[in-house]
Amino acid sequence: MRSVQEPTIRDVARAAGVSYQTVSRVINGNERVAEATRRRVQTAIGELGYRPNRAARELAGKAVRSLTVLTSDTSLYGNAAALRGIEEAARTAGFAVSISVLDRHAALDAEELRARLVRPGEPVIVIAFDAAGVRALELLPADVPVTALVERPPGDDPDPRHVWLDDRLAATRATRHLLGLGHPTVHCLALPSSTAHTAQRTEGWLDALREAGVDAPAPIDGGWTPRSGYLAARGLLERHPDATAVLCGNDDLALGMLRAAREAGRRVPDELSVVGFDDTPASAYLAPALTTVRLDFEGLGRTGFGLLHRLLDPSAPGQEPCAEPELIVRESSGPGGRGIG
Amino acid sequence: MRSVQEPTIRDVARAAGVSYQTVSRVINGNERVAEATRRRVQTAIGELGYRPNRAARELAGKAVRSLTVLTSDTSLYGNAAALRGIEEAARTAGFAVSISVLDRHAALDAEELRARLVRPGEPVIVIAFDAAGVRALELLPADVPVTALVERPPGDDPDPRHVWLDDRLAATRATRHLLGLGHPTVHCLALPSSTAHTAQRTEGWLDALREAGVDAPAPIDGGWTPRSGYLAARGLLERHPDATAVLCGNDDLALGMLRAAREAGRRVPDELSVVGFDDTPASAYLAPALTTVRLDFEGLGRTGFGLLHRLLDPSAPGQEPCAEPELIVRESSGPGGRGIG
DNA sequence: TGCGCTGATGTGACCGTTCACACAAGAGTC
DNA sequence: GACTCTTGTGTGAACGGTCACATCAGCGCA
Repeated sequence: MRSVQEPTIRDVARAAGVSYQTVSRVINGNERVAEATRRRVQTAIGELGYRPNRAARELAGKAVRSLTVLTSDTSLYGNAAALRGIEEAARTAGFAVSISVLDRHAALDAEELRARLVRPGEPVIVIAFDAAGVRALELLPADVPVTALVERPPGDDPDPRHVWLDDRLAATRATRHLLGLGHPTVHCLALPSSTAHTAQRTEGWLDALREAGVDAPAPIDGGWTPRSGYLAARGLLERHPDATAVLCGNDDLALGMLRAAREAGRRVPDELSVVGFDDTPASAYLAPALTTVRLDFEGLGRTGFGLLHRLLDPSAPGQEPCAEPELIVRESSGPGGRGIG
Repeated sequence: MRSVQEPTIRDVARAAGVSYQTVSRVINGNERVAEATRRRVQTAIGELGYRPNRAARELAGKAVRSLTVLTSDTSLYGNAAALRGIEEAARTAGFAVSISVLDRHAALDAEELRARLVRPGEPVIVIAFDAAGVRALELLPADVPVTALVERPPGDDPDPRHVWLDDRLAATRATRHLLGLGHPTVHCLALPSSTAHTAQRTEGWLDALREAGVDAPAPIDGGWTPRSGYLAARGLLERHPDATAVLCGNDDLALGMLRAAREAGRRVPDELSVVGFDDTPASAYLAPALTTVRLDFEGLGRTGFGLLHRLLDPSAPGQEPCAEPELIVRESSGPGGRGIG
């Protein structure tokens, strides 16, 4: 089919005057090859431009270095950044990365997953920040090597194949920041939870309110996009005209919140403080620039890959840990309520 | 290696009481199989949960349905949307999608590309909106089946393996819109060009100015991000304090422009009109909401895949065409100069 | 009745690699 | 000098499919 035939291990062997098995040994870094022979083979490889055939290698039972990422939407900032981290770490380790996108709306079933989304024997990393990812994770057969990027799992004995950022702590810090500015309470515009439990960011918000002995208003359900944030924010402002501070599930929701506030004539941060999550590249340039919590999604992606790598090969090197959540105070949060005002 | 052995074609054959070749025929939809036999085989396949082994299939010379997407940064809106379009179309057609990310800063060489980024025989789609993508496209060996998502190529005889959106026309329309509002001229905050030529969006802007008989100010070079847009915009406003309208290479640059304008005390749109490109999900919620040109990146991705598919298999179905660029007028553009003011 | 034709099915070789094993040559030991 | 032991290298058989070809039954037709 290809006009120029790729050279095979036997072509190399012939060129180097050795057997094909010796070439295989050189390729795989086997010790038991004389230095002179090894050099001869490597020269032949270089001259012929030989590349090992993945399919043949895989068929012959060699663990093949590839993985599939399962994710719902590559254009969300967190997902895209995590994907970048995975891809980078994987490529460094010589893994090829495939990607399968989960439809957030269609109900996924195990058959579909097995038949079309993951290949037999292929290891998988699931970006499971949302319900679609979590569902895929549940449906994955037990014998598939898998790690997952998740919200912090509830319970004391979390799955060792999961990695997460400390969203709960991040939310607590952001909420403390707002309470510290003098706001009597903080409202919450929440992301959809990925599980049946309350989302971690919402839990962290509750933690801080409880800690301060403040009654928690009911959190408002948002989606993932600026549009859904905007719609939810309008509802929030209508029901709580007295709100002075809102913690939003991500920067996109916060953007929608900012707009809704503007339309309602609520000046940010003078009358209303808004805080987001993720520190997207846009957030520093919004009007007003968004106070947010920077989360190391790229690092999380690298960590997720590292965990999978060690699952497949226990001698694989460890990964640097992710950065801690970091509150970035900008213009959208300011003194409120019983504060300096 | 896997704890549970996957069933093979021979297991299915045994279960159905036929030869392995008959099973192969059923899998590949060969006509010459008796209806009763076919059904028996399909039942066996279902019961055993048989899936064809990709590696074996590929090794035996069957064209294997997979492709690699080469792109520089999955978190840019255009790239992410195009990737989504490719993935969707590819999955519908039964193709697996791999992804290799090009480092925008490191100089790519042909060896690296061949050795690590694309697999032997694997077809490729390059998202070549930027220089890194275009360079990868140039370095790709001639025998690799490839299509590319590019800026409109200059010249009368464009490469038939390329697809593009009409960025030039889009820019012309956006510029006409601004001129029509009465602005004496329109400045341009340009994306980095992907080639040695002037970027298509810049050309389209020049077209409209020429058409209106207006002198074109020198375009200002921006990058791809809000930050780079902000920095370039500060320079622009300093050098041209009289500017009343700016066309920005994408919505992210426009966001940076909006911020720079605010800091310089230039009210948008009263004193300065700003127009972007792409219609990102955020653009409708910015302050002010951004006038922009909606571009069908997802459709372009689908088209790029369709072209590749037909390259591999001329009988593959055609694709629906992409949507035309559409100007979305929002709040950031308004009357200027000799207009109603 | 014997012929060729056609549709349905089976057999053998091969794709490019790895693995398990066999084997040859030289070094060290007694 | 016969013995193990080590080191380097070669041979045969998988791996799970596809392809080309062989076979075989049933049919129409002269």
